[in-house]
Formats: sequence, structure tokens, C-alpha cells
Amino acid sequence: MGICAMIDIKLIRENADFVKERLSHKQFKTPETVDQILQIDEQRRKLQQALDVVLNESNVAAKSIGSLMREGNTDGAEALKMAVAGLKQQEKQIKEQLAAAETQQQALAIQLPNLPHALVPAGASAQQNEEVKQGGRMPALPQGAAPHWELIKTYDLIDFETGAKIAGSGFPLYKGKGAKLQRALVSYFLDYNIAAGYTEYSPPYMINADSAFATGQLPDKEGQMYHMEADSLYMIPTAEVPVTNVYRDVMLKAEDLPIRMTAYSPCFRREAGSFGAQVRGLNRVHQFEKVEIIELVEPQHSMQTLDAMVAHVEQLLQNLELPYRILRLCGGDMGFASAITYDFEVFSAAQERWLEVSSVSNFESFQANRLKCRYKNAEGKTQLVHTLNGSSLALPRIVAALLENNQTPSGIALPQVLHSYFGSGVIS
RNA sequence: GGUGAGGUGGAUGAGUGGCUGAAAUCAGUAGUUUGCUAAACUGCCGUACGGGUUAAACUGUACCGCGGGUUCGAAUCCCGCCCUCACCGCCA
Repeated sequence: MGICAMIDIKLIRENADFVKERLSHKQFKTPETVDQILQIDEQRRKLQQALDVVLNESNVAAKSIGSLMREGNTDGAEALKMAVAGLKQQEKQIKEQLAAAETQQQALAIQLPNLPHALVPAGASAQQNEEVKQGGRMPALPQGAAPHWELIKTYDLIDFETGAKIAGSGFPLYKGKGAKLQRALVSYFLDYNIAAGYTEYSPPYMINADSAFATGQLPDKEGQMYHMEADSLYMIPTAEVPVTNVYRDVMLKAEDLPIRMTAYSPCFRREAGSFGAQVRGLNRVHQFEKVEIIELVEPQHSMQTLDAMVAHVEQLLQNLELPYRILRLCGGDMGFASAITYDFEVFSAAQERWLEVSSVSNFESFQANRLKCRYKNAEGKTQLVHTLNGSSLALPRIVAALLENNQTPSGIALPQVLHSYFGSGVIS
């Protein structure tokens, strides 16, 4: 078993200071981990070399014994067997040490998050995120406009109490026009993505540990996922996990790229410890609907692809006629596996709050390294692909904003693009 | 859940203890030939981690679903597990 760092071990060996500098941007608090990795790595390689020598001696001896046997020289073969007897013991001993070193190095290596891209602003928390753009028109709501949880009651769209009875708090029960609105949004989002060239997938909603590790949910976000202990499966926190894992352990050709996938799925998140005033209604739930886009591209194109994905999501928000802003996340607010992330927020006018509805990230080779998803580049060299993904879009907060921003005395006026999907232009 | 068959390189697929890192075919690739297209012929063509080199060459080790075991030596024998396929049972 090799060492599976998310960051290339060669980069750490050759440029430890650069790695530390970038990690500090991501608020990584223990730069000494890098030095520890280097130290263990050196040790590990020495052991590996020692083991190779011993194994080589065994292999050579075994071949000689084979020839002696074939010549009928049993005495010579027996003598050589005796002579070689000690090698086994040595082999066993070195193997144990090597395994220990590998385990140790692996344990350290998986603690390192992906390195942030040069564009990523410094900063420790959401306050330092950089607003790159605002768009859409702010609605002018009358005094006393209702927040979405009241509108949901008014139009009988979601029964939170019964959802709580069935499963627990944070598991909304959509009904009637609420359920239909969900379906309309999912269909519209998928069609919009398909029209842009993404291939639709409908993945498993549970994943095994290998898949969760490959995209970076394990070990970093173990506590965020629902775990089915009896079957060693996790409920997906996002379609990103099953869909990206389509290409785990796959060798691609350059002409296969880019690979562009979209998938609808429910998403399950424990959201442990995040109760409070800010989580009313649809602001934060344990189960929600989302449509995801995922791309696998050649490394030299990934930043351009990221921009294209951002533009794609932005257009979708414009089509929904929602006021939005785009944030470039600072190092401290970014995910573990991401090199650069743009968040999309819509303004939910009655709550007067910005709600995150999409997060578009370039993971560069971090996920691909864990996925072992590689391709042969133009020079015929094997190289890791770059992976990217984003939501287009997550439903509940879109629903919240649509309800709040479009409330009128005669009902909720839906944006034009949804009319055919919803079968009507208004929720009344 | 039961029974049976099977998991080998990018693909198909041979291989039941040493000369097999793995036949053959296809795909790929470099070249030769032919007036183009097509075809034919020849060479090359797995991955990972090391050593070595300016870079190569060269070289060590590991890998034939995964993990153990037997053996001087395992794709090949033994044990456990996973997965796939077929049939049966159960079931939306």
C-alpha cells in the first residue's frame, strides 16, 4: 500500500515551505505536521529499501533452488534452503516496522487539507469572504412581509410538525403545491443543466466508506453524515459523492475529457450542534433536495471550467429572478478538499438575510488523487485529472427566497421559467 | 437468504507450484509498403513506490478482486471476506 496523501508527497518533499505557507492560508494550525510527515517519509523509504534488498535475496535464492531442483541436484537445493532460512525472519521484522511507518505517515497525511489557490483571500472566517459580484433586483416588499415559514402555513406547502413526528425535526413533509414546487424546481434545474451539456445521472443515495474517503467527506466530516452501522453505509450528504466516485479507480483518455455530469438527489446532513434562531423553517434542514453539477477536466483547463460553472449557476439564478451575490471564500471558510470556492447566496427579503444556495469549487487534483482518477495527457504521460463541482441548485433556500420575495396579496408569483413546470404561474 | 459459476493488463481472454509481469487477439502507438480511402507487415505498448541519470538508458520491489496462510518459491494450493452473473426463495 502506498501513501495516499491528498497533497502530493513529492510536493511536500521538494517544497515544504511553500506547502506550509499555503496551509497557513487555510488556517491550518499545526505546520509541524508537515515536518513530521517528511521525517516519517524518510524513515519509511529507508525501510522500504532495506526490505527490497532482503526480498531480492529471497527471490534470487528461490530461483536458484528452482534450477537446482530441475537439474536434480536435491542436495544443493536443500543446502541453499538452509542458507536462506534467516531471510524470512528479517523480512518479517522489516515489514512490521514498515507497516507501522506507513500507518503513521498516512495518519498524518490525511490531516492536511488541500492547498488554497493563489486567488483565495486570506482570512479566518466568513467575515473575510470577498464579494465578487451582486446581481438581480431587490424586491420592494411592504411592511410586515411574511417570512417563508408563515407563507408555508398560509398556502399549506409544508407540514414541519408531521415531518418531525415521522422522522424528527429538520425533516420537512412537503405537500400539495409545496411538493409540486419541489418537483418543478428539480425538473427545471436538471433540464437547464442538460441543455448546457451535462449528462444526467441518478446515483445511489447511500455510499460506502471508500467513496466517502475519495471525495474528502471522510475522515474530515464523519460526524456530518448519517451512518448505517449495520451495513457500513453512509447516507449521501450531496450527490457529489456518488457521482464523482463514478470515476474512482478509472484511467481515462485525454479525449474522454471533459466529463460533465449532473444529478438530482436528496441530501442528508446531521447538522449536529447547529440549532438556534437562524435555522427556522427551511434555512437549515436534515434532508433536502439538490441538483449538482460535476466536471472532470484536464488540469490546465480547471480554472477556466470553474469560471464557466460560476457563470452557469449565475444564469440560473437570473432566470429565477432572484437577487444574488457571489462570494469568493477566504482560506479559513473553505472546505477541506477545495482549492478555491465560490459561494452563491440569494437574498431572502422578508428575513432580510442572505442564504447560501450554491457552492462551486475546484478541487484540482486533491479528490482525483484519492479517487485515483487519471488520464493519459497529450505527451502520453499519466496524470491526475482535476475535479470540480457545484450546486445548481439546492432547493430549500431557493424555495424560501422565492416565497418571501414574490409574495403578493393574491399569492406567490412564480418566475416565468417555472410556469410550465409548475403548471401555473402562481401559488394561491 | 440458498445453490452454482466466476473475478487476470485499456478491452476480450489463456494460464493449476519455478523458465509467467503474465500467451493470444483487439484497441493504442511508431514505422514500412500501397496512387488516396481501406488493407498488409514490423517494432513498441500496465500501474505504483524506490535507486540511478541534466534527462534518458538502466535497475530493485510490489501488484492477476481484497485480506491472511502453506512453501525456498503462489495468478496457480488452503482459509476468510467482498463483488459480479445464473437459478431458487422473498419482495416494491
